[in-house]
Amino acid sequence: MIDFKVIKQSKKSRARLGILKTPHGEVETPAFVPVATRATIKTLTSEEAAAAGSQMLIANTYHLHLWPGEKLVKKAGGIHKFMNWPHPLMTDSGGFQVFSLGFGTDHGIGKFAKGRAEEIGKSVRTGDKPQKLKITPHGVHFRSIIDGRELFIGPYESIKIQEDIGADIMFAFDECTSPLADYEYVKDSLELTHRWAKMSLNARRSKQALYGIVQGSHFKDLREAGARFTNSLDFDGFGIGGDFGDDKKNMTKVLDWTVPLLSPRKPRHYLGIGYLEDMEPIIKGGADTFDCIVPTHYARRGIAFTSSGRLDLHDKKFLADKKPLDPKCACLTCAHYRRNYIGHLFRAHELTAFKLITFHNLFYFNAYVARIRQKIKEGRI
RNA sequence: GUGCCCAUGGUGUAGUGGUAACACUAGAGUUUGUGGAGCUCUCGUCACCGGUUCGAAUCCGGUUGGGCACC
Repeated sequence: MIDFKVIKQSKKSRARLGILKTPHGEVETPAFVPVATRATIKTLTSEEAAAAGSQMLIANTYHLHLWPGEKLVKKAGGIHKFMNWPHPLMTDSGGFQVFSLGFGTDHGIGKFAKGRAEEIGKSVRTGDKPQKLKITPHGVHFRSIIDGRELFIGPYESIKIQEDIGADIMFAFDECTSPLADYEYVKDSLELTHRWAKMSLNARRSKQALYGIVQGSHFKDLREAGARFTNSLDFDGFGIGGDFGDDKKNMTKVLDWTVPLLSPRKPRHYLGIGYLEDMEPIIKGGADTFDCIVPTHYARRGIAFTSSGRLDLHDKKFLADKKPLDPKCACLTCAHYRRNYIGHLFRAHELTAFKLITFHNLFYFNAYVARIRQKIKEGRI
């Protein structure tokens, strides 16, 4: 189980400092949670992920179920031993894959739409079905992204898989909606997510913590209904998930609508959010932890985040640049390597480039949140 | 020297009379709980000169540059 203590509540916003105790150590919140989908921060060892300042990681139920399979992880002694990460861990439930492998793939879209459904000419309405998976009241029939075989994951299956994986914190199985979904679809989906929330709680047999997920897209009354319902159940914390329609402002609005309706004693995790510029707003909105693929994913695309903005290592100009990625950064990459070398490695598709940039980005993101914690401590936000 | 063959974007190829295609690379975007992926865009006076034709990368002649064979 987990224990969450708020050690300082800001008077200027909903930001707060906390300590999240888990069987594998404590997390100082607010905290960034790097994404370790298949039980690894891609390109880094677990020791390196920790050296980059990571306190807690999030792995993925759907992906570990496919490969290598939860039974293998269980036999290995659980995910902590399996990946040699003796620190706190979460597992996402697979609910996001209901969207990303469903309407997300069909429409080539993520959690943010670039326009209204009518403008884009694509929409998700009641009765619409995604092409590659089937959603039923009991769960979702997926296809494996590895070999195409069919598999079924519902709340019961998700919790059983997550129990075998053995992270400290699990998430309830939910449906993450599309930003192109209309009110009626989201309303129906919310009922499904709530049904699955209860089933997830009933399925749990272990002592692992379980977070319920608040959905409702960009519709205020549905978000409020989602928050009230999720808060009424015996979850150990909350995930706030879903899409934000076509307006990025909804990212903070969703927190404004939901956080006041959630128990202040329980931790709140904002799912899948975390550009640097998003961090302070969502922390002010009341997020205690949040995960995002950005620092690791972008590193593999050659993007380094620095105090002077994003660097694109594709750019030839860096081949003649002897500065570190960020002269103000205290990470090992910046202490020992320069842009010219990293640029060369990246352009030559050398694996070491991914590692150096990933380490830097992770360190930078973690340090960025640490500074926000300091601001809260000093009463500045 | 003679004969034959070849000459299309950065690279490799397609296209044998009717608005130059494909792959990779490169450059510009996009990327928020999967993806070293994907998607969008950009990069060619078809070696040069002339001719035939309503119209030529495509046919003809020449030039230049390659390759092969023979003396």
